[in-house]
Amino acid sequence: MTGDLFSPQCPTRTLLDRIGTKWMSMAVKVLAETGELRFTDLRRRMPGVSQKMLSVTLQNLVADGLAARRVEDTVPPRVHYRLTELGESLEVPLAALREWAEANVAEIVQARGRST
Amino acid sequence: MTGDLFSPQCPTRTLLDRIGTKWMSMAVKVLAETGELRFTDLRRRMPGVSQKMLSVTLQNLVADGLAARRVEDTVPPRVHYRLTELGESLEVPLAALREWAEANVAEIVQARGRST
DNA sequence: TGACCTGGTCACCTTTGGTTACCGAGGGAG
DNA sequence: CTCCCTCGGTAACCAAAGGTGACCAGGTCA
Repeated sequence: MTGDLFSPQCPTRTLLDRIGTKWMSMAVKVLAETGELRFTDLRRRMPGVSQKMLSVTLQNLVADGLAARRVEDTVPPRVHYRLTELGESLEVPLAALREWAEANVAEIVQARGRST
Repeated sequence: MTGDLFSPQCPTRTLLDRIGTKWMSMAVKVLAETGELRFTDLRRRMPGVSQKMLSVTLQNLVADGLAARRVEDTVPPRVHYRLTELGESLEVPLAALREWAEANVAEIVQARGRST
């Protein structure tokens, strides 16, 4: 039922809201490109993200079943993240959106310039 | 240059942030489905949106060159919005993302349930 | 002893999203 | 003539999300 998409209660809508989150798509991209990564490495590859926002983002990914968390029981503990199959399947439409953005960003920046 | 995507200044990133905005994708969908719509009709088709958020969203769409605004000089004035070609091209990857969400929402809701 | 490392969390502040009230000019009901 | 309705939008205000810096545990290395 596509019509439900318009209901505020529609879970698809809440899902899209979460995917649209600032760091979500970036984390998915990085994980899709690199496979399994540790928290700190992940952070290094996502310039501008704070520890808190990265951990919140990762918690959301894990809660949604898009990523898996694995703790190595060393001291200090090392925490690894990787995409699940579901997460990898999300990367496909997400990549399409990124490609669209890269292809059209020039035109849009131009449009913004005109409107200011 | 894809590498730039990781720079906080990367315009593609700011573009994706804006596309990810709560009402943006919904407005694009509605406009893509219906063609030209007036402000109030648009609002009726987007349950939950407030006047302010709709007008902000539309201003952004217009500023980015994704939608066009046409004012009919009656009293009260009627304002029509429609997607530009650019906006219609965005609908393609956006629809793909929606389809992914609809296809996988059940699995994700389930995952959320497990983690609570 | 004490500085360091990792993956967080906590308290706090700032920016955004969202709600409600209101406007302005003409038309129609009374 | 008066009063309220229409329509698209703005202004003032409040709640929620995003973001920052400090701090923690607890074993290791000097």
